[in-house]
Amino acid sequence: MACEELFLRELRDRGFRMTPQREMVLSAMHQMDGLVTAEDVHRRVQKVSTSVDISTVYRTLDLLQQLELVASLDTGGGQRVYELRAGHGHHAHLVCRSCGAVIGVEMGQFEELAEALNRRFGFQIDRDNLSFSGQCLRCLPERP
Amino acid sequence: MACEELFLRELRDRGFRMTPQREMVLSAMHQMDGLVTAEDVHRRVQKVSTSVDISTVYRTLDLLQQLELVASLDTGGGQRVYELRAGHGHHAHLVCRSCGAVIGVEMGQFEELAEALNRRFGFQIDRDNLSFSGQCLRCLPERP
DNA sequence: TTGTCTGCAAACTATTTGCACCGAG
DNA sequence: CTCGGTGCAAATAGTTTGCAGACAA
Repeated sequence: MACEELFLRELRDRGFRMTPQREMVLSAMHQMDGLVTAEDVHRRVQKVSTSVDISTVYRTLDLLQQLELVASLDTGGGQRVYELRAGHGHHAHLVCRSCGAVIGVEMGQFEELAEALNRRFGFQIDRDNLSFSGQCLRCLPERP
Repeated sequence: MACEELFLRELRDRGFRMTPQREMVLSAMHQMDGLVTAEDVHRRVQKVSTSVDISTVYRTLDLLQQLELVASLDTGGGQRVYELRAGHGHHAHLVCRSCGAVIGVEMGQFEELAEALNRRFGFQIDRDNLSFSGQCLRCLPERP
């Protein structure tokens, strides 16, 4: 899997080491492929090795973020969610405040906005961490 | 002050009571007028009455949010910030992930985007809770 | 009087950290 | 062999909650 090789190379390049735990975390992310919490990852990893600690999962997810293999997102529910960045490019998230659903949206829609904010305020939006709170179709109050 | 009267009326209408603590919290918000943490409010309130507890401040800020007199925003630093909504209309926040600075931006810029997301995904952005993570001018790495 | 509100203290919860041992390179 | 990584346990920190007494209406 290209992603694992990339991981290994990036690790080596920066003087980090490859360990079974790190492989397991990356593998778990692949198996679940979507938005997951650290606890989700931990549970999945424990199916393979019960002794892996949640703190190791947190440390590894941090590492994967530094290597830009994983992005994370604060959904406001106090619990951060992580997402594999393999393949798919930048995209924003629409987070429903009622049901917690998350809709992924291609960044194209926001490029113009991002540039306008940059021009006017010198502010550079994080394209990897762009999210909007609101309500999805199902949770919107009925229109009379 | 119009805001206090509004507060009192809304409270009564919904069966809540006016208390010195609630007055003090609202007053503190006015005195500081900007983005403040629960602890900021607490400190300010304690200048008037040392015995007021931080849990009361949290409860009151929640209440003020329900009554739409106050909006809150998660800056990602683990600490929520609150803002008086008196007067100023909807606006978005640009949150610098490096220095924590917050820039307020009029919503006008986002109306088009908000409508596009609504049309395409049926998603209704929270106009009171719109924030973007990124980096401000001062924190951007120098361009070579 | 009545039932809401408060202060206090303790609980919560996601995440982080210190440390001694383990094991990848 | 070395020193980065790990599991364990404990600490953190912001926020929330249970409860008995205080007080607004």
